[in-house]
Amino acid sequence: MQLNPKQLEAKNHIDWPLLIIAWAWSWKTATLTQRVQYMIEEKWIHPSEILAVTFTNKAAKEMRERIGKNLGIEIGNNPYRTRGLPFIGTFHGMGIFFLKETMNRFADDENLNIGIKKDFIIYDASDSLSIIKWIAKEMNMDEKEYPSRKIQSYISNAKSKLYTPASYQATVDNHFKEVVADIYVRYQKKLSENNALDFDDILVKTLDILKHHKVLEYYHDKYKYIMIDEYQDTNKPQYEIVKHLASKYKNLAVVGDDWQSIYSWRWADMTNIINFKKDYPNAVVVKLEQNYRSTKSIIDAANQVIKNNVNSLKKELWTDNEVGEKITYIEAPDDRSEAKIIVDEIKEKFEKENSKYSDNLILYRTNGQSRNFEEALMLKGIPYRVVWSLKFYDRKEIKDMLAYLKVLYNKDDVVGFKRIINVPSRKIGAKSVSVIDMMRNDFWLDYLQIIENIDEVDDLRSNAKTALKWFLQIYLNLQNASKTMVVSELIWEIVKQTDYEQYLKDGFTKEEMEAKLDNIEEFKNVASNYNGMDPRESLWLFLEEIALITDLDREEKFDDMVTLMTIHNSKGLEEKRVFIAGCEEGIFPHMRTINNESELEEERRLMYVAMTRAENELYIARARERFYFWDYVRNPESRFIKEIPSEFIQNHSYDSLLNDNKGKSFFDSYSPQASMEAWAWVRVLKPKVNNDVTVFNMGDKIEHHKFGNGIITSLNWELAEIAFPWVGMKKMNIRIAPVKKV
DNA sequence: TCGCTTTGATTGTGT
DNA sequence: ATCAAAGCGA
Repeated sequence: MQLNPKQLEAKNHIDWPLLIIAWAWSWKTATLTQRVQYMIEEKWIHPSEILAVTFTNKAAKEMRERIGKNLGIEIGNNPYRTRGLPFIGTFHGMGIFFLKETMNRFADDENLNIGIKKDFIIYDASDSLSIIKWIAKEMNMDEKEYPSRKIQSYISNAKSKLYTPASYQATVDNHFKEVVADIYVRYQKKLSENNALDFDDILVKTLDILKHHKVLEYYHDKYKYIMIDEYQDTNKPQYEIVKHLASKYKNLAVVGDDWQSIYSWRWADMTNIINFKKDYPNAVVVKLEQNYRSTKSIIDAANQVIKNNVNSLKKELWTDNEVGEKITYIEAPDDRSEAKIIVDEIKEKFEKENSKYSDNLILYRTNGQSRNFEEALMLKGIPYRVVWSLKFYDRKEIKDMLAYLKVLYNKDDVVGFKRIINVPSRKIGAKSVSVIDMMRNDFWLDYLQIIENIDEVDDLRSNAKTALKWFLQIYLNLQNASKTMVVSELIWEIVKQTDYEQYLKDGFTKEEMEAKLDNIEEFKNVASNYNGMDPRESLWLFLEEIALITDLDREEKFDDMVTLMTIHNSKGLEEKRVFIAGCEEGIFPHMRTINNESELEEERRLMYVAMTRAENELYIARARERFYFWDYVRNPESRFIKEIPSEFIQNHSYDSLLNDNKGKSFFDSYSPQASMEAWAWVRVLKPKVNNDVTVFNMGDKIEHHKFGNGIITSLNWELAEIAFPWVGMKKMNIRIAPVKKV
């Protein structure tokens, strides 16, 4: 495509710090891609001298493919080592690559103590949580008083602010932080004993190696041209990494838009982009402020919403495009009809306007909202795909396989050992594990060494020892296999050696078992990307992919399908028709943000991102009532809807459905109880049971699922007073209460 | 001491 | 609904 003057300026500006403010749909990606191509083809810069960092793997992959296509290069299965292509990856992918490379290249330099061995593995959030729970147990801590998740988040925050365990001490100003500081020390010790890095460590350690003069010098000369995308979402370690890498040549181009900063909860700091001019006073600033994608209505409405944010630079996205349709507002009676209305609309457009299914993007705030849509789409036989972030790798069978792979790659991975030592069950219980743990602490041996010498241990009975030897044999067999088999074959070998199929058969229903086997099969398919490599390298690359890439890159069955994802996932995407579902207080903005002004502003930026994903047609939907948290809630309309001036909005004509709900219903008569604290929305109980009231009489014995047995002491049609021996008198509506006669 | 049953928490976004 | 931790029996 032809670039406009601003885009040309961004493209042709190479040898100088450059800040590109690229607003939604300003053809940012095209500009960046052409910029790289221009550097290579016209400026004769060698591709290997260019380093491009993106925020997600999806974006990295897309850019690799686009640039590869433009340059006529086939992309191999190791994305970082494609000849003739720049390094294009995420900060985390780059960090791991640098760390491994540095450990090889500077192996002899004893000044360089990274505190980790070459075969390190990456711990995901749940692994790191396991470690914190492990520590908490050792310290006899009360989970209620010191929730491990909260501790995890504090530690992660500390790392993102570049506090070491030692320097964190100085920031302690309350008891909880004092405890965190203590755990932080132990946590880092365990990580290094397990030869593992968590996500934050990847960045922190990368920065650490760049502080070594020799290493920095090496990377300075290796990557002379640096490009950082989504710069508004960088955190402190990332910011420092960039600063170090660019400090010599300063051929640094950063791209971003503070309005699209939606990751502050991961400690992204958008002042990094706002202060770029201060960091690099001679930087050139290019603003790509023309939107080429959306209609005027959509742009103007999005501008109106984002204007409600106080903490933002005043600016306005504009477009030359036509005014277009108004935004359609769907007010559904409940969450299932919200999905049904949207799916009906998709179907209707498909049939009447010859629109493709793939023109539709359904966005929501939380992953849990996808279910209704999936059901409605399935019911209509419409092909769809859900872009999930975690779901697949969170499954038990996948985690089990992954744990086996991790301990095979890294025998120091105690978290992995603990997970698999008794899966499938080998009658190795908590006692055996704790004995091994003790031995490990006392004698500085690893798990395998202890099990190998288990006969020397007096504290265990002989059947426990037999079980451990059995496990050892399986491990050794697999370890042998891992020397010759690539990772996909190794997965099958694990299933075989552990008799995992039998384990699934015994412990689960037939359907569950088959689903789990299917998942393992799919897992193996992903692994088969690394067939034909050196076995150990294939194992590592697969582990790295699993650790960093969240969504499964699976073969799609259909070409034409509807896409569903969270708004966070949609950044950088576009579609002709976009539906933003669940626009209710408590959902979007999310309940956890409502009492915090800056978090609320981030939610609003999220709304801005969601709205600007749409090209021609934008739908905003809410449900009056929703099944959420395993209960029914009624949330008020999202404030973001109110912030869109009414001239931009047309109502969707589903009045008949709405009228159904307007008659006097249970909900209108029930007095809703406003909840306390942050639960600032209205919550109403909906009958899950519907008892026949006439069967109950005064004096009847009843059973309540929570309160146990009781006696009805008064009864006025539906309203009963019931005496429970343990909890006393309760008033309840006997029609909807979970009670039955006994 | 292990394994099954009950209880209690869990879901906000994701590298 | 689902899963991990705690509770309890063989």
